[in-house]
Amino acid sequence: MASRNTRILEAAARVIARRGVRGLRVEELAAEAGVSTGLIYYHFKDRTGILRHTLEFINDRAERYTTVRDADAPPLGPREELEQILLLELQDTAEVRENSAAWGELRASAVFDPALREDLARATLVWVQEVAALLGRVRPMAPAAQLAAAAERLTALLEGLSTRWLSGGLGIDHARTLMRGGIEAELSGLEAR
Amino acid sequence: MASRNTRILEAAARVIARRGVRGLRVEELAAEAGVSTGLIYYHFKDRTGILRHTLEFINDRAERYTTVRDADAPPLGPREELEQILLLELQDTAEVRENSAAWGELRASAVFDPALREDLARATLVWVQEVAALLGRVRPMAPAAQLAAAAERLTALLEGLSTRWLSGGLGIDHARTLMRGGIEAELSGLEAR
DNA sequence: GTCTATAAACCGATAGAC
DNA sequence: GTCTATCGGTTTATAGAC
Repeated sequence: MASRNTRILEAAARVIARRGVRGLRVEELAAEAGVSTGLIYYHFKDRTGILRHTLEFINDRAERYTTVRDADAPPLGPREELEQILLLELQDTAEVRENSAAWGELRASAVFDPALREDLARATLVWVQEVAALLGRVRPMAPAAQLAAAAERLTALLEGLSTRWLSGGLGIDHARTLMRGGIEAELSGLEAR
Repeated sequence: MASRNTRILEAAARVIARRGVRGLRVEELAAEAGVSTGLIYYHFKDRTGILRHTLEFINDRAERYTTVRDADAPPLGPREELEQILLLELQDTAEVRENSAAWGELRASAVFDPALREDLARATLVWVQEVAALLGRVRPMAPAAQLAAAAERLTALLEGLSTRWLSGGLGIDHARTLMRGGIEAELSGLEAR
């Protein structure tokens, strides 16, 4: 779709990852995208519109890099798929870092900006349900309510670890180890006895 | 100490909880405190000074409400103490909400402001060690490294849940239920078999 | 659709009276 | 110590040409 539009959104993700939602200046975004401020307002109406569309954009992008896999790779078991999907957000590559930083910022900004909450809630719901479904494949006997709760915790844990990683309080390897341990603990809690 | 000063800091905590660090406007703070902007600059030099003193103020306050307990209350078992300390940050009272919001803001701001990281890392370390010690009293046979990891996860989970709660994605009761379940899952993972 | 130019609002900070 | 009044820089947002 509108490739100029996409160019601005990619630039917005970079600027947010660098300066935060709080630090995003429309003029800096314009420079980063190589367009004028006027064009940005033409496309996105106002500052909040920029933010909302960027949230949607990084969300789509995360879905993409979450699902892309080698065609000839061995099929993953549910446990491996679960680990992979949760660990994908904890990688020290430019794109993942951008997505994680932008996502964390949008989440933190939503605390003070109700306009962002609806989109955020919708995206979170999809994400939680996806994880709950995978958990259900690893623990088929577990009741749905417990699966949902474990999924909410694991995604919340991921956000917490991600923020600590990005704020320099946690090395990426340690963060990944902790995430794996969290999965194990939740599966342990869901175990039939 | 200067009671007028404290009055401004209390007002600042309220404004930050409502608008965030980035959304704090000196004029709004002045109105909230019932003083003039000039007086605020007289006391705190500049906007950064306001922020620094407010964060210090909030931190002291959090320590207080974390440790104060009834003198004649029945002594808590380690498990109860663990739950209590982790659930204290998930309460819908003005003071806790203010503190949690400010803490989340501080954490989120540190992603883009290295100057904040040192204080944050120190405070986090104390917090994690406290939780690890409590976990050790519930599971005396668990190795120290596993206790430390579980403590890091539980505190990260708390931050994740807290942010979701404050951003409207999670009711406070549900957040508390999830936190309790997280404690249970971690204890389950630490169980001797 | 895109740009340039600029209006309008906002906000941090200071001066000076009391 | 405290207030009123205001300046000057910054930033969002719009008008109008192309």
